[in-house]
Amino acid sequence: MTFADTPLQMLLRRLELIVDLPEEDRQAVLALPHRTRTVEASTYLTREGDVPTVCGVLGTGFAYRQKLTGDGVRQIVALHIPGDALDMQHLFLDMADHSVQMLTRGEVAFIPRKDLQELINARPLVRQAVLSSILVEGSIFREWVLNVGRRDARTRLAHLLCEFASRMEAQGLSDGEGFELPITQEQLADAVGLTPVHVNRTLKSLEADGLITRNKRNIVFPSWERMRDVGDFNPRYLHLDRQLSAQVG
Amino acid sequence: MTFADTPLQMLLRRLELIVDLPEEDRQAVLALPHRTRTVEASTYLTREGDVPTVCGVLGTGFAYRQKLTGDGVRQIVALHIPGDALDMQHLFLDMADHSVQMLTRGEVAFIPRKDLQELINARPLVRQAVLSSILVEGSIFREWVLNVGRRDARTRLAHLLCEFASRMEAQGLSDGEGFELPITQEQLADAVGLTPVHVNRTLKSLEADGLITRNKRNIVFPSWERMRDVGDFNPRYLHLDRQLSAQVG
DNA sequence: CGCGAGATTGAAAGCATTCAAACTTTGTGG
DNA sequence: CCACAAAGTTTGAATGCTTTCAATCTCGCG
Repeated sequence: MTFADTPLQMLLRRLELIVDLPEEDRQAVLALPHRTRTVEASTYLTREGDVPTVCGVLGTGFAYRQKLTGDGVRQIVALHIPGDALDMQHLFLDMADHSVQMLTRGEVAFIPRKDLQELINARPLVRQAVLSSILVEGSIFREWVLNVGRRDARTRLAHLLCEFASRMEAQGLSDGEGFELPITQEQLADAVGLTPVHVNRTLKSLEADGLITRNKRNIVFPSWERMRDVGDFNPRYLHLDRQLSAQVG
Repeated sequence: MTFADTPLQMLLRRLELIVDLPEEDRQAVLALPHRTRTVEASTYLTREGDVPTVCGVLGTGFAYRQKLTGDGVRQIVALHIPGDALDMQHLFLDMADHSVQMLTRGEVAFIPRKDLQELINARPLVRQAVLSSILVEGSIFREWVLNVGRRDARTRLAHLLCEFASRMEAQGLSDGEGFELPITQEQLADAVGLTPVHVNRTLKSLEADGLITRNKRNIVFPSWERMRDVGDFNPRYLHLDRQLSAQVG
């Protein structure tokens, strides 16, 4: 289905979830200079301290962003799915404040930052779409602060799973029959601010309660409603509904 | 000193920390339609679920953003100081995903969102400055995820204090002799994801170790270096250095 | 078949929370 | 200007969620 699309097509699809673009803008997005590469799992796309020159767009596969404390403890601060722009924050900031790394093998299109800047300068609707997606990402960060700061382990994990499922579905990457979470329990632990051991126990507990079914890295929610409740999940912060009024001001 | 400035002047000062603006752009920022109000402590500027029509800019006083879990537990996700724009995320998102509330009494300029949109559409340099400040805010959120997710109580609190002090200083609101943190310990707890009781104990411990001096809500760091170390604080994520290369692409 | 990464489990320890109560400061009205 | 109420701070003791440490198990792969 979607896997035949190029990264730029995936990006375009994402932008059009936000704003309807006229044909001319669509073409301009697809015409962005770029080179596409297949990168292996755990490849670094950006390292903290780098001076960014390109913005990556994920066509297939998964990636994450991470930060480290001074003594090397890791916190994953974002998970990325196909269609996500990986470096919008580097559009106008001159030093990477965190690292971006591939979770799985995948295809990434690298767009020179200058070309992306020019595109959003030249095309107001594309700009609005890109800006909106940056703002949505900010909203997701805020929810993560809440998740990590104020929810217990079970709720926290369930919330992360709900968010992942919702985003996959919104991007058309889920058949509604569950999804694959291609992540180790250790990485999952780093994403929710827990230890791998406790993530393991919590996952088993969710499974024992019939809230999730696991098969390898594949997760199924027998009842989305129950998961939503257990995970205290309200998708509002994902802003998945179209931003209609924004288009008229 | 700075307290004679209007909110728009404070905003302009902030933007010019990021990008040098030509006189024309400066005038355009100052000419933004707005109304300025003095609002009392704990006044809501935005409530989660609101449809935003204005963007607030803090001229004096302090504010914060908060989210609630389903059972009403609060997490403060951002602290705002004079000069901060409070609602940039509402520029293109049509429903508030969190609340914004005054921490102290203060002056706020409310700018119709439409006028702000027009300004950034019309003026590339202002746009770059606003966009950069949005991206910096995103960077701060990531650091908060790390802070709340991976640092113990003492480090976490010290980190928050360091961040606050740094931002105040960058905006020219600190004399280098310490600063006022006009926040209750309960609010502080909600900002770092701890309980008020534990915040109290941790603060006392920092004080006992000579890392901070407290007098009412006034905080002094006897040694900035020691605080920086204890708080695992590296200001890189604040992107306080000028974004020079961004200006040339 | 054996290695190695990742998952799982058990037991002990610890950091932070919870519950309660006392104390201090601030603001207000008499 | 003092008294009182309300808000905020401080302290103690018990509890508990999560971590830590260690060991075992499982599965994909060379």
